[in-house]
Amino acid sequence: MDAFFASVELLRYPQLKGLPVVIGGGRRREDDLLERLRLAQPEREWAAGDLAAIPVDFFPRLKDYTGRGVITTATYAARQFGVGSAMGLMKAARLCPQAILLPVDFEEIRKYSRLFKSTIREIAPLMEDRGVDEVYIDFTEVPGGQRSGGRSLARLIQKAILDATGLTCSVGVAPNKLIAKMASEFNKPNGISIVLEEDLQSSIWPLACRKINGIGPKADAKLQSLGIETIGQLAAKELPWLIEHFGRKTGAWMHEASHGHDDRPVVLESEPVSMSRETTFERDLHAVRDRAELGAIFTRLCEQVAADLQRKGYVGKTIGIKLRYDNFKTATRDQTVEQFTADARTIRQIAGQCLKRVPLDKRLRLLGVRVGTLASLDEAVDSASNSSSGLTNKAQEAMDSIAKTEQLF
DNA sequence: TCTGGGGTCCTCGGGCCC
DNA sequence: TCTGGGGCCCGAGGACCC
Repeated sequence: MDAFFASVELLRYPQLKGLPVVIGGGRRREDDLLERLRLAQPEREWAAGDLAAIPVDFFPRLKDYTGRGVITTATYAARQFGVGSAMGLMKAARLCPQAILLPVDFEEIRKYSRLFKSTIREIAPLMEDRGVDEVYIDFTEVPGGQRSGGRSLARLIQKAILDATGLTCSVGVAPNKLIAKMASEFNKPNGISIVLEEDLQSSIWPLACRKINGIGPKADAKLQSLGIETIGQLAAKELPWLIEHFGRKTGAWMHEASHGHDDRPVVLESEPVSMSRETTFERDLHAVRDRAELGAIFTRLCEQVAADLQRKGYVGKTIGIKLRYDNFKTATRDQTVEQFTADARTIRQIAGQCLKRVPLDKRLRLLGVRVGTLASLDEAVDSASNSSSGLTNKAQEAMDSIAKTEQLF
């Protein structure tokens, strides 16, 4: 689903349809927009549901934005000016100063994302979640899934999503996930593309290598330096040559991918590996001069990760920090401890020790806290109640962690 | 000039053990 | 006893994705 964020915003602000709009950047919320509106036009009663009535002229413009941040997504009208995802806002402001800038409302996005996925699951239960606006679906066992090469089912799903959410989406139908992902890009927005195995040479080989999900800017630059621009050129290379230049694993994978081979199954459920919270500061901070401010942010990040773990029912035992200096270099440190935990104070204490192992002479722009090596609390407790020999280690650690949490709150 | 936040996975090097 | 190598784990960094 392309431009999911922009699409959700356009549902709430239909008056912005067709205009250049970028989403991202600031920390402002919708309430602030209404607050400004109440100040500017006190004669009218502005309520939370009045978003569609806000005059276009009132929306903040990119050129008036001061601060750091990147674009999460942009409407097609804005993309015509060359702005797009991951671009810095300052640069975007030069390309399209008149674009309207809206903040991201993650609550709203999550709401639509859940609706989008539950709608699909009702039709095709074998669905893999690939983030807020993307899924893989296994059509093979769905009744009617093979009719007209999958097009009927794709249409049905598109219509169900439109009815449930008001959003459009693009669908790619193909023999595997790799090709399906590429096919979904062929007809954006709101299209359906069907790519069969025999279409590989005509549809896939002319594309740039970068279109392969997994070949990013670095790998693409290296391929180009070796004279390889298209997937077809990549496919023409011998396996040993690819392994020589990209290593055993990546080389072999590139070889398979360029020939359209991909045997990854659709994965219905997966356990998280880590959870983290990070924040980029409004201005760069110094470890000594801004010690109090940094300390408060650090504590808050630890509390947020702990709350995330507890809410989702996980404990972890690898605690780490991440920081990014003003020169954009990143450093990480982590430490694995004996006991599983989801306790904010424990996380803060171990993360604090990690912080001591990293140079703090330069100014910082970002600080993050991560907890990895996760175990599900349910599992730990279940295995404890099923165990004849009393609590397992993992369960005992988890129970200790809960007890600590209860003391805290 | 500027570059978010939340993830996963891979690679590489070092330490340890056999 | 010395040396080499393989397997494994951990930590750090980086590529990539949405």
